[in-house]
Amino acid sequence: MVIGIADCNNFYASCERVFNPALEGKPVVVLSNNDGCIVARSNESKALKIKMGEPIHHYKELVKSKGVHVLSSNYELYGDMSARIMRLLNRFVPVMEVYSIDEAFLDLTGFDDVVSRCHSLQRTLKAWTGIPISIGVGPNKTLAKVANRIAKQTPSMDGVLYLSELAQIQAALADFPCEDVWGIGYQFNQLLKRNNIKTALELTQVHDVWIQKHMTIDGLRLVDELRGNFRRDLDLSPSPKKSIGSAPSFGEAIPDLPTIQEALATHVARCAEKLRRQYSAANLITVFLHTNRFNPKVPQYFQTRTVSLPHASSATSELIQYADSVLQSIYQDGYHFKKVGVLLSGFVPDDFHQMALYTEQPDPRMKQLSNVMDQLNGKYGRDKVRLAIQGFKQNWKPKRQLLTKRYTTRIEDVIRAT
DNA sequence: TCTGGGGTCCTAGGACCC
DNA sequence: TCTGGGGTCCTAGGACCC
Repeated sequence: MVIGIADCNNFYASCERVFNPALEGKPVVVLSNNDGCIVARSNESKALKIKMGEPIHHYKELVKSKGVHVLSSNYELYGDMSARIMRLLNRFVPVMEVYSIDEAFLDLTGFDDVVSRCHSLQRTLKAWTGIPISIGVGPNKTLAKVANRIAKQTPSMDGVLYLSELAQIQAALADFPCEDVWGIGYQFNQLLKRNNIKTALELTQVHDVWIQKHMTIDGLRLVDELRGNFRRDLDLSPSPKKSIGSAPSFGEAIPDLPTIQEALATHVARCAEKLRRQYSAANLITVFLHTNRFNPKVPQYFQTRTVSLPHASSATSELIQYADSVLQSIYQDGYHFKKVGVLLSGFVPDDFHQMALYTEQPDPRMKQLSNVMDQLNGKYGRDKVRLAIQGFKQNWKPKRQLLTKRYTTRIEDVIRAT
């Protein structure tokens, strides 16, 4: 496989520049919703050591002295721009996965002269949308991400790098810190540091068992991809969301219930709209209520409650009503709340719930299975069967599609071996 | 003083059902 | 009466991504 990742450079900042070319060449930062944190930076801002995610007030001096342009975010604009970019990419690369607002995985398998193809894609996008992109290419998603990062850091590459040969990959990984690997965040990096694993190359040499134990099955897949194996397919059709939530903070902490109720209703309405747009209805509703966790001086209160609805719903008024009753059940007097939020989940297709599909039916495989168990017990004796099962139970978890025959064979194998 | 918001997946244990 | 089996739902916590 040949997998690319196309990634827009400094996406929000670049979008702002498209609509205001005067910002070209100047340091730009874009802020989060209520203008709290920095969520995007132009290269010039990065050069000033302005960090991602930091509150803007940390940079008061710098903003003034260096003339940094500070902008509120405009997600509608970014969404539109993103859709244009994805459509355009798709014209040149038919098999792709839209991974985030500013990234897409591209299946470049079978393309010839991958590097120059990527360069021309880059030029086309820049010319037609004004947005600069970088493209990393490798045998799988993880290595494509690695390549992309290196391409961005190395000006001579002009934003494109294809890691193809094993030797080339290993050379790149030898200089690549673990913390920059896609899927390794702060906690895993600390863990690796404690075990003296610093580069991605070193990580590829760690035993699978250790990786899976400490970093779960996701970690194992990731490490396997660093080794050059293909473990994660492109996700070609965007699946409907599994949960939809909304929980912006209040500008100021709020003590009184009616104001909180009103805010919650607004959030629920927004979620319900999203829910209907994807033709889902929710079975579960979660409400949470927080005080300001950053202010240790005020008494803290943090409550979350999930309730299941009597029937799946996507109706705004109905959902608001349920959310409100949950809110009232967790609300407590005497606190100043900074955030109230809602999360809808447990989705079913919207018209599905109207059909009476929820008749309980016993699973026929149960009967089948107990017959098999009886037969085995009769044939080998209860103790042997039990021992055999214990032997492989830990390592082998049959999934949903239980195949009784396969299961029986496994048990018999183990008995024969012991 | 001020500190984002919206998502995903995995693990593990307990209650309960067939 | 106990054991063996698969399975769901729920909760809670922990990790990650952009």
